[in-house]
Amino acid sequence: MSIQSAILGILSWKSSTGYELKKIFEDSSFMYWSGNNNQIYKALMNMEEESLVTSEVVHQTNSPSKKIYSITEEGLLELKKWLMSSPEAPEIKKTFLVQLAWSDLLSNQQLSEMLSNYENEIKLQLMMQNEKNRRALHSPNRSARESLIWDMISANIISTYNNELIWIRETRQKLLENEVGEETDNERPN
Amino acid sequence: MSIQSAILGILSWKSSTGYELKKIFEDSSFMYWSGNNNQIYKALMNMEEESLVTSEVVHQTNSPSKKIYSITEEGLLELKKWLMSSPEAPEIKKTFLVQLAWSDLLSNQQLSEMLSNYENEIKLQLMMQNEKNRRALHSPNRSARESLIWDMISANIISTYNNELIWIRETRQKLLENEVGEETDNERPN
DNA sequence: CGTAGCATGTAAAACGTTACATGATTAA
DNA sequence: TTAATCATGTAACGTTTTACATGCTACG
Repeated sequence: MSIQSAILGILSWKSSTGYELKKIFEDSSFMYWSGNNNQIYKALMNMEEESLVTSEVVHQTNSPSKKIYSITEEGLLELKKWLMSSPEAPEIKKTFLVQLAWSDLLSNQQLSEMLSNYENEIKLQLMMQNEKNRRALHSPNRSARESLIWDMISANIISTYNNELIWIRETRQKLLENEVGEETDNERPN
Repeated sequence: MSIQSAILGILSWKSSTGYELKKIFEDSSFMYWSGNNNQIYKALMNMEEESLVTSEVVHQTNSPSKKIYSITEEGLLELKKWLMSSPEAPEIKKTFLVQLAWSDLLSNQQLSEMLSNYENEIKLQLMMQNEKNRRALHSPNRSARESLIWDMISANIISTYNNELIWIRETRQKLLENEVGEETDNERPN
């Protein structure tokens, strides 16, 4: 899936400039593109050539001119087509699991530190997500169904981090129990 | 983080050829690189130049010659350094959430279909993960601690998909309740 | 007087995937 | 005889990130 579908989605909701789209991508937790100029401006140009969007230049006195992009009938059709295409499984990259895989090379203390660092990182992410949700943009003319949908998207992200937090706590607990077992072994005479 | 650290990790465990590494990446659920030739062979060559690994060519009669790579002292040091670097938050891309975001454009029936398709996809992923875990490679000379670590890595992946499954069921339920509410509204005289 | 915001775009580098190329052996 | 496994490598292409380039306004 490309950034084009996401842009069509945003434009279906509200006509925007490239600059505005960029900020939306930066602020969104689930529209995962970094929102760099290169991707957005190029995508908009391509989509204009394909007649999925149209643009209108607006001259301003106190700021540089801007190009407001709007979705076309054709673009809306393309968006709906994509919405009904078969959903993909999430793509998840947890670098921490790769680190953990070889962490038997570390001492108990180093491992313990590593785990608590990850727990703190996840806690931080959770807080940031909660903050983002509170200040999230609310779409105009929202139906009850659309509100529900957006609430469930937020709930998904929060529950993902919560699940990770539960897991890391469990992992720390189990590794601690294991350590205690080892000490007992050492104290026991052979 | 690059594929190099993951390769160092595998080599710390067991000397391998590029071909073997490729298969390990393909089979692993948490070492998320696709395991294509280009990445692996190039990384190995770079790492040999940096003296992180050494290679030994072994000629075989019934198969083509192979290059067995081993980790060096320097490589092991580099690996340990990486293990103790601060852990990153997971990188999660859920295309489905982007689709869901604009799905108010769909009819109740289409939306419902979309949700159940996603539920099936996640169920499939869960089954595949369980299958992978059953046939997973078990490392030689494993300490109790290392076994525990690997068990927790598997548990992480399973719980991630399970969490997604719980969420999609909840979401379907809530959207269904919402539909019922709407029908009642329609039946009610204005 | 420097920094941040508004606003659009391009260039270069890094990273990733797919496909190409070769060639022997083995199992269906 | 066709496909799969073993085994290493390169070329072409596609995507993503980072940096460059411009220039005005507003705020501290």
